[in-house]
Amino acid sequence: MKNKLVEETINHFDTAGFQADLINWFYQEQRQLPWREDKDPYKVWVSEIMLQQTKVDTVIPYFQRFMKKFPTLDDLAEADEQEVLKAWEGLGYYSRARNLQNAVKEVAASYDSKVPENANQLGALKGVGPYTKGAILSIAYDQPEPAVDGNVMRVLSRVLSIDEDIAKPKTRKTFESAVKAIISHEDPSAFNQGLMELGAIVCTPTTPSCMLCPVQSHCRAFAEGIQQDLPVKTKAKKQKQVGYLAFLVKDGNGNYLIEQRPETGLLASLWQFPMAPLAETDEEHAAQWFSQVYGVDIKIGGQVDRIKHVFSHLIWDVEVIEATVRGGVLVRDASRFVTVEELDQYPFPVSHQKMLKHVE
DNA sequence: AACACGGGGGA
DNA sequence: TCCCCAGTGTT
Repeated sequence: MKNKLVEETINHFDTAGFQADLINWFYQEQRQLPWREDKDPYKVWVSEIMLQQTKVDTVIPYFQRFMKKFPTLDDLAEADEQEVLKAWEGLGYYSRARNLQNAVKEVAASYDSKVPENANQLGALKGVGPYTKGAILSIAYDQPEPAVDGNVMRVLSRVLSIDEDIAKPKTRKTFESAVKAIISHEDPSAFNQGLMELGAIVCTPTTPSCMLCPVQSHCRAFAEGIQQDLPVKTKAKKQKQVGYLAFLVKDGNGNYLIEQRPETGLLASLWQFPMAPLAETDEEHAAQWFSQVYGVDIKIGGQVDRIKHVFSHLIWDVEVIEATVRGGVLVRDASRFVTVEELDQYPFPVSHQKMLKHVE
């Protein structure tokens, strides 16, 4: 254990009692979830990626569809990227899907399609950071490795009364040291999952259910009555707002113009209706802007919607307008006219799915 | 260390 | 509104 403060903290802690109470509770009260039916490392992996920054209830249907479509690691490795993104559509953080497939290809090519049990090999895979590495090693392979996520930091900040700012990157290392010091070597899988399950069900961010908590007798924050004040977390700065015009452009055959976003950055490789940043143009010059960028002359119909879409770091304020093609030739790369029926073959971000209701 | 990167749900 | 969430990659 490298962390001196953690050493002090753990010194008088009833580790064996805590382990027993946590693990027994987990086996008694754990939710039956699709990815808990077995310990297939591939399924554990996919579920852990999906669960990053995403609630269990949201993930369940995605996980089930994903496993039906890509039952094995090799199925995913051989799949078309657009199909993978389509399966991820609406889940957000789309680089997770792209990194996962990249990593799975690597496992197929270099490790005979078997998820590495070696920590360094596993951690070198795209999208497998410290958390996911520890989760796979402990849950699928029963190795006593820490898997520190937001739940674990919240639970242990209270149980051990640690007031480091969990918004700071280096704080995660403190909690990794803590977990290394108290993790069960007999059942690291149930220990780690128990911490996370406790954080999800009992030791919640606001108004934790301390009266129902299986480790209440071990909890220093509860003893001091400060469970509401932990964890300490500085707040993020608020999002920047950006305005856009979105074009629902229909040609003479009733086909709509869509385009693919760049393969890096926000919503990478997803599809959308054409958009003009209001920093570059306005409603009056929209047709002119459009002609210049797409080569297509359009007649603007009118505004049919206004969509406010909130991301973690910015806000889109989108005016949706209808238009019809008058002439010209489409010159924009990665853009095309498609039939209404074809639209649902393409992965769209939720912001643009909201515009689909104006398409006939 | 700071920032980019989605989306949904709860208080 | 604001905050939260089974985080990782890039700079």
